Amino acid sequence: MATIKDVARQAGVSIATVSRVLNEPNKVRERTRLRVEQAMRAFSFQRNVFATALATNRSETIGLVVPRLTDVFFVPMINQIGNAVDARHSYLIVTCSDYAAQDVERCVRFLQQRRCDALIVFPGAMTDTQVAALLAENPNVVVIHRFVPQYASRCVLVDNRLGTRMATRYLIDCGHRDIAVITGPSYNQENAERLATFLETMTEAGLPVDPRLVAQGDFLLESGEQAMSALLATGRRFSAVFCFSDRMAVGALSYLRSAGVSVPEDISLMGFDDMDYASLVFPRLTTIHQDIDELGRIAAEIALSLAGHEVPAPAKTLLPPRLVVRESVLPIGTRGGARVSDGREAGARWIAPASMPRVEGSE
Amino acid sequence: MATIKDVARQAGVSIATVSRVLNEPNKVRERTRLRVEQAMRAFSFQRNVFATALATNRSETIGLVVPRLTDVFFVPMINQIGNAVDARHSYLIVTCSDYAAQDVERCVRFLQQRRCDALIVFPGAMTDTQVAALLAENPNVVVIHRFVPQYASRCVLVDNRLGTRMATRYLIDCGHRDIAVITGPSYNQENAERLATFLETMTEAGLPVDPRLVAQGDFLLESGEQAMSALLATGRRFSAVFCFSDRMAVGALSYLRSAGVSVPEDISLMGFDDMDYASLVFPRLTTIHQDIDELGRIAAEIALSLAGHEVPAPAKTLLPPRLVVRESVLPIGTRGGARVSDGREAGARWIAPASMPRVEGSE
DNA sequence: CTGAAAGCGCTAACAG
DNA sequence: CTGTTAGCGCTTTCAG
Repeated sequence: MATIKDVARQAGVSIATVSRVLNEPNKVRERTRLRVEQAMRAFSFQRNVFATALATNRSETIGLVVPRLTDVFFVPMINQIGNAVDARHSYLIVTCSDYAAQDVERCVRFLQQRRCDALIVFPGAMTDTQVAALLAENPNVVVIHRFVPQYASRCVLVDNRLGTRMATRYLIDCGHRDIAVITGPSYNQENAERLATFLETMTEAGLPVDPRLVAQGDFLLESGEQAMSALLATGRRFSAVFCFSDRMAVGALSYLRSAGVSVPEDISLMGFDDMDYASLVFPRLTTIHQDIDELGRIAAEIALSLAGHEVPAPAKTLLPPRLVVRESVLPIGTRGGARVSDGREAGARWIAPASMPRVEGSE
Repeated sequence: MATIKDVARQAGVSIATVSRVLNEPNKVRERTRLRVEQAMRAFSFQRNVFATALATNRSETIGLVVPRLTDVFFVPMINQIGNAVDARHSYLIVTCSDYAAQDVERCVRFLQQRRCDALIVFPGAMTDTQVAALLAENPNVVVIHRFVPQYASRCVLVDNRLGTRMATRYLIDCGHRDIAVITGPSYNQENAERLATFLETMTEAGLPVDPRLVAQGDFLLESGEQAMSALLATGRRFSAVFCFSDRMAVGALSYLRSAGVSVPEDISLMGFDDMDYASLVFPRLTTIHQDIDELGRIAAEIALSLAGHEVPAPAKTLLPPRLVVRESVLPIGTRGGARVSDGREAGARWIAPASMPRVEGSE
């Protein structure tokens, strides 16, 4: 592969001149520039990025850490960040870390080692304290889906509490009083916020939550099936289930279908996230929409500005969620026939069958 | 950030020795090695990858080119490749190219510029000739989902023709005779193969295909809705539709639902790909499974061996597809009532409604 | 087993 | 406007 030396010789100039036409072409006389460019073409010259990075100690690269690549949740975000970075002629390196704090930290190290100009990290299971430390030690890091007051300008997230409140209120406003919930994993901070806000909102409405109606999942589809099975097994009646992720809602839906319980006639189902497939399943999922694209765009802008690019400051870093009403939640008493749930036979009817059918193809 | 110079001074050795403990630790006396390692820890030394790459002209990096990041089709593959590359202590850089040949080529250039040790590329809309040229010019490239005889060992793909044949035969064996098809975009080579094989298989079975029953889509969901609408609008009767992608099948399904046509009772639907959501929709999709994970794994192995790693040679690079029978295809005559399609009223009944409802949330 | 020294390809003062 | 030159941090002979 040709180097600037070859090009310089060919064009009859010094390597400094070649470097100039590469970096500040207007500082070189047009005639020589043309000559150099022609020589470059002749050799189909490609600048060695490692040499450049070594000399400048910059890489024109933004690093991204996500815990899971197969998660449909991250994909649109990655895409959005990629576009934004691309538009500034920078490059994106994506690493996939898993959820544990040390895995995330390993990825951060890896990216810093590659001299990324800035990093965007999704902190997985890191505690708030760990995230704060991360932000303190790495001034070029922006964090997604977590809020650390001291570094507010480097945190971008959607308003998790507000979203939870909207969903809960909607269920209550639809007349539901016995609302079950399928949560995410306990180590997850967002999940903790959601659960707290859910309980809070219920309490405000004078609706105490029966502990039997709180089932834990891990945000993934299969855990939704299992949790729903557990919920039915308690025998405690409920008319609606609030799932803290669409994936778990789909799992729950699948379980209910196999158990002969119809949604939303027998049980209403509320999701969270508004993934692509929320509108593909039947019935289509009523859920909380999070503007993941916007999230990615804003995170990328902050990162690019940290990297020294001239980028307009983002208007806000706390995005509003949106309630998307589709078909999986029904106001209570709306169902066609006489079988408006009175809760008596419910416990008996919703016993889980002995063998729980699995949905194939799920993660 | 500390350099080997700092470490060397601290440990009282030369930089060459430090370099050795980094690369061939067994060639240095244990005592000095220990001293050096301690110095490294003291500075929390991180080797500068750019300097290394510049000196060695290797990057320990595998590059990947996919046309679209948001496509659920590529995600598991990326993940799989990432794991394989990781296991060999190499790194993966993913670029997203779009489908046009020149976009793919731009990405290849980008990655070669980063001195990737090997590349895995999904050639999008490139012609077979272009792919052949790509393979000829870049001996470190492996290609996914395309076959070039001269470079067979660098092509990994699932048997597209066989998959198509299996799907078509299954529909025929179920008694369907009037089978419509929703194809992918015409520039796509795989699509061309599928269409040819479909027609071939039909002809072999003595079932001529009415041109009105061939509708073109682009593999994405919305095109499935549109194509299905077009199909119904022809007035030509058919009992089954073979969609060349699951996404289009889901789109078709959604359209049929809104048009009051039930699947599979009125029309059977066959997909292709077996995406995650094939088993999430209702009815669950009967489709052709492609082992994308395996595809990714094998591609990664070939790439790694091209990159000079010791990797077991993959057993085969042409993977077998698998027919997954679920619920969206029904043997003809199986439906409950008397309304076994006789084709008379069909044309009238399946007229598309004036306003075509859209599925939200799709790309 | 260890050190000296010459690069790898490019950038960035500094002179001219 | 252009050329000279000294690095950037690491690898890799070649001596010792």
